Amino acid sequence: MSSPKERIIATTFELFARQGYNSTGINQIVAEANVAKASFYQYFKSKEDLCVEFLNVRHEYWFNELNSFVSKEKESKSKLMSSFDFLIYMNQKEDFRGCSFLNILSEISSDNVKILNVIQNHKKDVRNYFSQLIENKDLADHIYLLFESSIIESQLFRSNELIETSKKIITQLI
Amino acid sequence: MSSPKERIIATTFELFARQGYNSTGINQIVAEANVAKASFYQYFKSKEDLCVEFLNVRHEYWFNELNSFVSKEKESKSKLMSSFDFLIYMNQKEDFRGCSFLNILSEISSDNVKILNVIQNHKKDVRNYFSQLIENKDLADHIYLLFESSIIESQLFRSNELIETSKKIITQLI
Amino acid sequence: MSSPKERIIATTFELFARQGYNSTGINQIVAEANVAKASFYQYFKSKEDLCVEFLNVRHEYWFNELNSFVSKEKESKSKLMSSFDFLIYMNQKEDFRGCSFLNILSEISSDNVKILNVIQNHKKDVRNYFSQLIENKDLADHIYLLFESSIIESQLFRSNELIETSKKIITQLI
Amino acid sequence: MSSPKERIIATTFELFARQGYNSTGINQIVAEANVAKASFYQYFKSKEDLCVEFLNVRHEYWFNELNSFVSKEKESKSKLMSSFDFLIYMNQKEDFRGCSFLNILSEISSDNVKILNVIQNHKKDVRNYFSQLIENKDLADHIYLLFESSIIESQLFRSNELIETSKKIITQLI
DNA sequence: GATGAATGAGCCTTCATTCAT
DNA sequence: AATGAATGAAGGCTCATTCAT
Repeated sequence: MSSPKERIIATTFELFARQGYNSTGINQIVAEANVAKASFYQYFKSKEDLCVEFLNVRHEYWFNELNSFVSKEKESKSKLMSSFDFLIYMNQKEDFRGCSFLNILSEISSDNVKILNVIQNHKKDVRNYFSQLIENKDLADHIYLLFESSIIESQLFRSNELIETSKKIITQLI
Repeated sequence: MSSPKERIIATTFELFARQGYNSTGINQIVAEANVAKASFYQYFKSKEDLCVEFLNVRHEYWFNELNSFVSKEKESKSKLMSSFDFLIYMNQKEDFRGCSFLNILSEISSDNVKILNVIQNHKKDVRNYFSQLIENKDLADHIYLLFESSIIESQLFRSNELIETSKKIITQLI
Repeated sequence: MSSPKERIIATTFELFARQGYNSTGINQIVAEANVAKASFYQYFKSKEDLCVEFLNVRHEYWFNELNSFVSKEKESKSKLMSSFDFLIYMNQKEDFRGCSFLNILSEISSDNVKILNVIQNHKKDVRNYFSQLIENKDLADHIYLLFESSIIESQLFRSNELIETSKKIITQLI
Repeated sequence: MSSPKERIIATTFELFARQGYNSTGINQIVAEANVAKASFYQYFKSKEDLCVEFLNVRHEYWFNELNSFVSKEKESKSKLMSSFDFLIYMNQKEDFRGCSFLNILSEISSDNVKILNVIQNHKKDVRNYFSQLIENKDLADHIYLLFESSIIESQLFRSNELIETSKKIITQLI
């Protein structure tokens, strides 16, 4: 069996993404990870710390999935469109739970700089991702903005409709 | 002095918007509203019910503020641009706390239909708002999507930068 | 429609018998009786007072039902046996909820003389009931004791088995 | 000093027997047991669970006391009579609080199978107890029924009169 | 390195009752 | 005669965290 820390992270990865940050208690995590309460606090100073770790793991996971998904395409423009299909793919896979980063953003207090930074860095990377696909910086930001709203609107309406709308818009833009 | 119910709603209006749903306890609400706990439950069946009431009040407040803000403009296109300036105005007024509806969306479980419906209806109205300003339906949705990401990105980065970006984009679109 | 007091009593009659004393709140009573809270306290000084009223009403109801049930029989011995069939009849009618008096006895604190007296008087009347059917005082008490245990044992096991056992015993006694 | 769990059980043992189930709050238990609220819930999933534990402890205690009490007698018939004296002994010791199992039976809702089972099993054991003392099964049940009513009637009237009556009856039966 | 035991503060909700009109 | 509004106290339960070993 894996180490306690690994089991904590694996369990947290699943629970935070599915239930959210505040709705997931340390009790549930240590119970499902089969780890002693005190062991948890040996690896994570606080729940906040665990959250940072979660976001880091999620960051890596998310970009891996994204890159893997769009790697089927060769051209930049195809990769771009495929990025929006990736959202549809994720919505199906995770039942329209939206973006873990934005969800946690809504759950923390605005002076929680530690977590805020991690979320900001993730989104900066997303923005960069589009900048690398598209030469025109303004266009890249434009698409980034459509990407972001695609995520939250599909979460809100539990539907991919506005992702498709975004795809249509982008087809005309590029 | 005002009635207990009014005080509860006023206090909730402030606290839910500032601290979020889960981070605001009934205890804090009744304490700051100077109301007995049991009085609270005479007016609201549950915290969930209070949330619905809050969202309704917030809905009305938000659209009133928006309409009042853009009423300075006469032309549709000016009203449109002014809507984005409204976001800047609100960010300053509320310290970049973002959209109460989207924030609460992130806090509830996805099977909470009661609250989900209220949030969806609010956003449908926002979408409608742009549909009434712009004849071209596709363009209206396009702008709605930019509006939504403008809200969350400015919340995330505590900056109006991407609102300005959106404004620039829209200037070119219309 | 009937008067508030009547509605309170009717509702209480149903709820106390079905749910028990402690599990039935004043709130539920006034809600189901469609009576204002303050109206309730105009007729009943306290929940305890209502309990006394309930027990009195129940007393009358129970003896009426019993006498009506056994009135089919003419002979004393037949009435006696029929009294135990009455328990079977009531168990079916009220789903083995047992004796309201003994149930409430278990719910009150032992220094609650007011309610205790009402319960004692009811049971004295039951004991008298058998004394009037049977000349032999000792035998009457004997049967009273079997009657009492018949009630609680059938409540406990949700079965009439021990009532039938009692009947068999009594057949041999008389 | 003893462990929290032991203190909880000891306190509960006293309070449930004395005040009853519904009238004893978790708050009072943890206060008198000098235990943190959360500690309580580490050992007992719910108040219902504590009730089951209480009934189990009480079951063991009660039979131990009974067997110890009647062990002074050698003959079955003497043990039988002594069992009724045990009730008198307990009434004095516990101030006519009656049977914890029957008292709790009156406090729970009839669909509470978990607790109901424990109560039923206790009483089955009591019934068995008499079956082992008396060969004649019907007579054993007869005495069991007198035993049960002896308990509740002495609780109700705060008097051992009907226990003595039962003893007299039994003397004639055996 | 790993743990089980213990905690104080707080969660949402309901209780029986009294007030002013 | 009847009411709607308001309440303090308590209900059962869960939170993230720390302690001693």
